[in-house]
Amino acid sequence: MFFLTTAIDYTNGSPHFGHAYEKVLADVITRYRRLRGDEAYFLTGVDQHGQKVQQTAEKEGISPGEFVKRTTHKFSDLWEKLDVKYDGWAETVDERHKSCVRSILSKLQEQGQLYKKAHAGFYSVRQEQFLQERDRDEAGNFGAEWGEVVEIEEENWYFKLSDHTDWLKNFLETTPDAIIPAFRKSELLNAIEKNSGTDLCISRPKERLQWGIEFPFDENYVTYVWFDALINYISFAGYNAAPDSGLPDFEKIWSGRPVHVIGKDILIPAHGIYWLCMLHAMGFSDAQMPQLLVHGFWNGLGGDKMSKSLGNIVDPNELADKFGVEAVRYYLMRDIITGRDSNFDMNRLVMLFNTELANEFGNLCNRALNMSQRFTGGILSNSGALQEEDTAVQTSLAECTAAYQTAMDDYDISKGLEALNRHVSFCNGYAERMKPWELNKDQEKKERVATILYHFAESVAHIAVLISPILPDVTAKLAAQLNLPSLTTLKLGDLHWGLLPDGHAIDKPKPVFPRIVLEEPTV
RNA sequence: CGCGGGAUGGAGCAGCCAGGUAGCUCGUCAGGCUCAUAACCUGAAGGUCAGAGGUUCAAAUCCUCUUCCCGCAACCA
Repeated sequence: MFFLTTAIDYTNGSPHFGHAYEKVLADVITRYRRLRGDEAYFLTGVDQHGQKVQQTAEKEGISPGEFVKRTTHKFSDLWEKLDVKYDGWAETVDERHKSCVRSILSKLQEQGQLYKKAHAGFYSVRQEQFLQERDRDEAGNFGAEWGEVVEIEEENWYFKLSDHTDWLKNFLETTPDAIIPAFRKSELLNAIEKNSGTDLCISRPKERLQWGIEFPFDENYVTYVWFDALINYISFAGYNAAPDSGLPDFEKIWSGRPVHVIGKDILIPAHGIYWLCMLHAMGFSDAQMPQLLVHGFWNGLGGDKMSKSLGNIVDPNELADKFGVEAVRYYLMRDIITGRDSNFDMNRLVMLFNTELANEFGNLCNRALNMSQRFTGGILSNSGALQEEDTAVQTSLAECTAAYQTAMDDYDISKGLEALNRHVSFCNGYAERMKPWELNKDQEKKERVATILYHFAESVAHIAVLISPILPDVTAKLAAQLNLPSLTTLKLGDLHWGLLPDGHAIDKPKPVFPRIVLEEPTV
């Protein structure tokens, strides 16, 4: 079973462009694995506890539970709009999750992995957090932004992280694909070096934070983010779950190495150090350790970080309304290399949709189906003799399909799409060379025309299937136009030359990708 | 010496790990075509691959040094 999760989003605000990217990426990968014929389970969700939620709810004069319910909807609504189809939905307020967290805490406590310790330091009352040395200004003081700063001593629960860092180092060094892309690993190993010897504070006293999961063996504390949010990856996979919980069978879901799709900001230390060590402490073997697929960020036009203060935030909701889900999904997958950063550019979104989808692929579909309608009455025939040019089309398709698979297996969606585009271009060139519209004027050459048209239709059918992880709706539309509904359920292994039977009747074409026309500014 | 990423024709990028005539998309220019969503096809111009040194028969690619840009505090993937 292929098990994929994403980071769960913090329900303090609205989803932004980066949230959308991560979920669409995860959705595309899952759909691709299913296309490959693998059984797959896709888990995503929201992180609902914590101080910020508690504060914002207070400010709005409602209970945290109420507040979280409202913001959670903003996320789930967006996923529905963007056609992100998940199998499991994680909400950290879920009782099943809480009891899983408590069972893990109890077990680790019994094993001596947790201990209570007092920590003395400078505490900002306004920000409700302990301050670090780096928070001091040049003069060595804590600035006015922290408000009243007091030196206090506080007891908290700690996890013996330091017991596991040697194992972690060794695990990372000996497991080549533990972190994707590879360059992130050296960064992580450096961080481990720096962090070694320190343990992890995992609690907050209730006087400061109520909105969390209470410790099973100490009612004065709730868990802090690590032993809450991170646990979702296993709690909603059915770890330690009651038989009637409605959660999946953990043994089945976590049978191999799951993939966690996360952003580069939460690799260090949360996932790369804390989470892997937590799993190790719980007794997970090296072979069960998740693979971390670390994606980059979308920056603004000039490469500046997207931020509220710069005002270059992009709302995925508005974008989908304006350009359509297809254009947004395509852009998100096409204009970034998985693992790297990219700059969001609305003109490129429009350009990529218009050129690659509308002009090249969409137009190929249209001209191909239209010629079939006009020249052969919509009836396909693949019984004619093949010429060198025809077999070249089949070879191109085979090569592009193979390249697509390799790229998609490596999570390189952009490269996979490029491979599909290559075949589309080849077909458009084939059309110019063969000129079926010329041949059709000659009654003697009817069979030749039919053979050429078959190569178009068959190519369209294959690409319709291959593009389904990225644009599932397009596959359905093209399957309908090709009058072959079974296309939507084909697996990669089912693909062979001859999906469309001899004598098959196809439907009339209808543009699948209407060009996006931006209103020109009047000069 | 804090850590990491990046610098490739006008723009955005690939190629670098496993050295061997510099590639893609957009844009520009010139042709062609009319089946098609004014879409498609062909050709051309444009880069001494940030700089310097080294290894090699051969370096965008490996090694060393230098310069510049971006992250590593907050909203936040």
